Amino acid sequence: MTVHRLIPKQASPTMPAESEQLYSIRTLAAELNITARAIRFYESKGLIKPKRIRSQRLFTHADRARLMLILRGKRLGFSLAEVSDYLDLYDADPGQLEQMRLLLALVRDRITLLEAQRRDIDQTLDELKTISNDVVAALTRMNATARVKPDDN
Amino acid sequence: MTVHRLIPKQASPTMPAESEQLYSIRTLAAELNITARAIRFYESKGLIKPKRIRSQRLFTHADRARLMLILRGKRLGFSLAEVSDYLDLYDADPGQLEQMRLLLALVRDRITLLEAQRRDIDQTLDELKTISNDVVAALTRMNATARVKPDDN
DNA sequence: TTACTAGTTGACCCTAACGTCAACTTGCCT
DNA sequence: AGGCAAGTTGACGTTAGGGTCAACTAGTAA
Repeated sequence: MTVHRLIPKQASPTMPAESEQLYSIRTLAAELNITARAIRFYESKGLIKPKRIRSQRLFTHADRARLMLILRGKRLGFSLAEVSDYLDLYDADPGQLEQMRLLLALVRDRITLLEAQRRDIDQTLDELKTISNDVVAALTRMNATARVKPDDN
Repeated sequence: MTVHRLIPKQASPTMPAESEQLYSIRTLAAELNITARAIRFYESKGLIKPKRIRSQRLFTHADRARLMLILRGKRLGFSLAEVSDYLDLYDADPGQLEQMRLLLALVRDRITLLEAQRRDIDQTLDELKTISNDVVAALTRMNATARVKPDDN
């Protein structure tokens, strides 16, 4: 159906230019380096809710941004369920007082967790750089025929 | 069999005190907050190779340290296979030149990867702290009966 | 009209990382 | 001798996160 033909790419005069860009599933998948299947899977899990036009998904900027958050969450080792909770933090309804308190607690938990993870990373980086330095030292000590560059770690 | 009875806890006069501490599988599991099953699983995957005494596993300091590396790797979102590669970096034989070059490349890749992950985390932390601040602001604005502490993020 | 290209929903398949028995051995305690 | 606690292997189950068809629909191009 080639969605981008049905939907004009240029801005309509009545809408702000920002909300114009719509993506087909393949396009978006390609842009984000994932498969269409993955996107459908995330939708089936309720992580995104793209618009439909006659059964076909249409992705907006917001959907794209949300997907990027999902992918970052995954890169950080979170499960989709955790990412889902995380996304809820973003669009929590600021209506109820109790809900806000809960939200705050969740956000703070998550912050604590990520800070711990950051420490893990820093520690690992230190170790790896030590190894790297040792290896470089060993290599130069071998003063082999081909040279290694002992520049950056 | 209660291993810690078979093996005396106090230092033998012939051995350095460092290598004395031996752990049974349950003990170690409890200490590391994982299950014995997990440890056996890691062994089955070749990530650790504890000594055996009549079919029973005995874990040394080194095994324990290795396990901690495994767990940290997992916390950082690496698969066991990746962690396995990672562990190889630690005890790579510094004999062959080509092996060393390879090792160096691997280490550098891993460093690049972790630095990217660190940036992901920092960005996420920024966002979460923004949310946190917004929520705190909203809560104080509501000047509810119960007070929230807008101290740390 | 025919053919092609994108898209859709199921259904089933697959790997990783363990959990959960089950059946069996072994040392320790009484 | 009997029983418990802790260990072992092996088999099977489970959940997450998709991959891989299969069968079908709907525009579009020739």
